[in-house]
Amino acid sequence: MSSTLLAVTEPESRQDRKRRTRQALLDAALDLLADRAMTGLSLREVTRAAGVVPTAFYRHFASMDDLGVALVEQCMRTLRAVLRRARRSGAAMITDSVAVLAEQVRAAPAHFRFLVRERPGGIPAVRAAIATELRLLAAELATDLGRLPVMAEWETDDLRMAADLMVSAMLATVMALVEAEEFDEPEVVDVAARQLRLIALGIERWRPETP
Amino acid sequence: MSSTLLAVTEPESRQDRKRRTRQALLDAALDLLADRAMTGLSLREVTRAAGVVPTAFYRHFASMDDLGVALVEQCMRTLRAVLRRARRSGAAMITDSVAVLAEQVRAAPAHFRFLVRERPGGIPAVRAAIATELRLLAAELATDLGRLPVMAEWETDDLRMAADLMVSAMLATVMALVEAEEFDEPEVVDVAARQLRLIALGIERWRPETP
DNA sequence: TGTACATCAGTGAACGCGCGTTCACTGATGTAC
DNA sequence: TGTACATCAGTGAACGCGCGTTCACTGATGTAC
Repeated sequence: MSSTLLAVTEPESRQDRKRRTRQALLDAALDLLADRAMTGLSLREVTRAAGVVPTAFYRHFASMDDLGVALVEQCMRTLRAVLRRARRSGAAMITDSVAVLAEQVRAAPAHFRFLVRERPGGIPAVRAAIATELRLLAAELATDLGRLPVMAEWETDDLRMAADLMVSAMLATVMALVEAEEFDEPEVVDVAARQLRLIALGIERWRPETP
Repeated sequence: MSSTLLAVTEPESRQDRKRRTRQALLDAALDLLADRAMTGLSLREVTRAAGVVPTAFYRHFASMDDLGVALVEQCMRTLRAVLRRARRSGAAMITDSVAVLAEQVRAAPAHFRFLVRERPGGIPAVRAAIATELRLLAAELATDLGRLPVMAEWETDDLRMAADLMVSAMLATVMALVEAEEFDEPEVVDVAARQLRLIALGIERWRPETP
């Protein structure tokens, strides 16, 4: 509601409009990627779905690859939110962490599907962007793990190794969740939680190898 | 060498020729997939690379999707060879298992790249075929694990869970190996071996949860 | 506040290209007698 | 063994289509005075 009596719509600046169109292109692309990989997506399809003319695309992105990299940033923000939320709810609670993950995947499946599908996908720039982001995520997780009492004495190297394993397991779970029918989601969540528990048991017993 | 004195080349049956062309199409496709995903591969490119006219394609496959499914079978044969070889060299030796994996990936990188790239990829039929094959592979591995003394008393369900985790870790390793430059392959192998060791420690400690 | 000019997000026509698929065909291989 | 016919892997021309990208443009928004 505006503070004036007259229902005057706020004038939208040119910059605002441009931002909206850009987002419409990103949203349209993500929508179309529900059943396709980026390689099979055409510039014209995206602009058609976004409601602009093909040439307008170039006002926002240099190429489809460029749009792909922008999508990586957007989707990684969603994935990082999982870690942040899980951390806040207490990282020790494995069941809760997996529940948070499942909940976020359910809330924005397109974001997660994009990441797992394009991670090994056919577009080098997108693949590289996702790899970089996941490396950062794993490094962050390694730092978190190092703060746990049980891992306080671990070598940086081993923290990283454990974090990588957990990220691999998480991504496999995301893939399963994204493909899963609604009714077998609980099974996927249960398996993922037991896998994390198995890893946690391994961590408790871990002693660095003597060289 | 022929047993006759004259160097008569064996006449090739029509069936043999057909089989050769079919294999040429599969090989050409796999070659082109070095830097592309299946979605971005055209029928005409494949026939061009295989040295036949586009329409000849239809003598062998109903569609590119169909060729994709055939590639899954071929590449999975290579992956199953890893398990068979690792089993033969003694499954308990984690370091050996990872070495076998790395060796096979080095020997036929295109096969492994295809599997990890198309597993979450954009072609439903191919995705489904890979999912089915990997499910079989994990089931087989679960059976193997159940024969180990340390896991003899495990529930089927937990065996499956552990096998799934190991397959996830293996596929993540394959992805890393396929992307890795030659000089950092040892690092990837080392990390993978430590991850398996971590999982093995977890297995030793595992007790089924009380419901 | 009013005017003149600059900017620039989005338009619409046009281009050349590679695509998947159709069709009627060729000619070597295979089979029946 | 020889002949007549059937099969069928691979050919080559043709089609209509959607593609990415170019270009000159329009007209609303923004800026300078």
